[in-house]
Amino acid sequence: MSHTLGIRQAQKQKTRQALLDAALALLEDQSLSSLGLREVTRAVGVAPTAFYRHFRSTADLGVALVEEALGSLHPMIRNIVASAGESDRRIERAVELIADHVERYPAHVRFISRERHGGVQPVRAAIQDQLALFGEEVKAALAQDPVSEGWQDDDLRMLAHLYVDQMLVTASLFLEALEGPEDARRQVAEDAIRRMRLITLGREHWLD
Amino acid sequence: MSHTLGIRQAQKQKTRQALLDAALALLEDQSLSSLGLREVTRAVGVAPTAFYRHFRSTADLGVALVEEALGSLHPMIRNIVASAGESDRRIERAVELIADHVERYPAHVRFISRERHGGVQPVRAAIQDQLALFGEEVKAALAQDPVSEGWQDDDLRMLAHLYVDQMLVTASLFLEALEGPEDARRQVAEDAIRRMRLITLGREHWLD
DNA sequence: TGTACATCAGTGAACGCGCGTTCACTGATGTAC
DNA sequence: TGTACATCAGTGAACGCGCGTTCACTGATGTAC
Repeated sequence: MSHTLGIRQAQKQKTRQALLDAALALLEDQSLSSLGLREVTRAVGVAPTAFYRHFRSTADLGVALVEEALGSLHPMIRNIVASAGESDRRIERAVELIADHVERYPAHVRFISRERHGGVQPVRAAIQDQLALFGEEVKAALAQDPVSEGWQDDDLRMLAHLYVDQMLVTASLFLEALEGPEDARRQVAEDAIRRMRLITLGREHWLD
Repeated sequence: MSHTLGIRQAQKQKTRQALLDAALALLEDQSLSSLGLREVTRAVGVAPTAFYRHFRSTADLGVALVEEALGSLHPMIRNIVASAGESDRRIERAVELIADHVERYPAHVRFISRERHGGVQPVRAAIQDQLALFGEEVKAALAQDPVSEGWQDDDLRMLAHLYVDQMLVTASLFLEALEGPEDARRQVAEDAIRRMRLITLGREHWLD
């Protein structure tokens, strides 16, 4: 008795995903705020009215994209946070993971970076909510670390947010360097590592 | 023989400024990517065609807004960079200056934060260019500081960019807290100070 | 397994509307003498 | 100072076009018996 969803529902899911994919592609060189419903359906090859079977509006579709994009980010954050080893090596590993993620999901990274401060309120709110969750998660992980012994809650929260922020900044810089020469990406990686090292140093001397 | 610009040119400047102001106001809840030319002229009370006497397109107007917005930021950066005194006091002063700037020019801050990664390429490029200049300036100032003795050029550049970035992040957080209670703004200020302290600590131990 | 009915994802025509852009214009301002 | 002509910021009508949304529909899929 396998639960294979039914032909109708499966097809519906497929169309919905096609709409999301098309929208994400169209958002490479515009903001969600100017994305048209007809534009999206045209790209997929369905009637404009089909859009309403899946989303109330492009803003609604945007919120769905937030879940998709930040959903793919979640496992990566867990990976980084859980990774063990000596400090410098951990930093290098984290930056590599970010670079890989940007290379695999450039459109997701662009979408989040663009709409984080974009013109569509519900989407902005959805992103902030997800990032706040990430922050909590990172903070909980930091609290486990012996380095954090004696830290105040506020200070841990600040550090966690700083890490999440750096991750997004770094991803955004990798994205800009994606089209350019390999050298540009190497520069971004080196700079990201430098930033992380400085933050780590500050962390180690916080309680001096 | 005072040079009073002539009635015609003065009036033209006035209309141009009115267009810029109206656009900035309209961009409170949308992205430049979806801003319409007719929308702007309607807000000012001139014919749609008058727009073309001043700008080729809304993207062109956007580039002009970048100059205006980051022009107002420039003196503030100089102030922060030039400010003297003991480290903790300097940080507090810098955060205050940022808070004041956001309170005085909220629309400018929103515009830059939104369009920095927004969907209009020429505007994005103009912002990156200006921020790169800010980075250079901060880097030059840092190089003067005795704390920077023995620092490599790459490391100075990294730190300068980190400072510029933190300034924008902090401004953006103040902006979000603008509508809320005073307590929210105080929290943002405290958090910003914490971040700056951590970065300063990292800076002091960079060469250990 | 077969039949009769219900559901519902996607269709296609139609709507009113605001968009960006063109064009020839007007009339106040500027300039030359 | 006055006159005759040039400039040019802003106008207003007109255009073709694509937009979001409504509506009644179709026909494949699902369900009950």
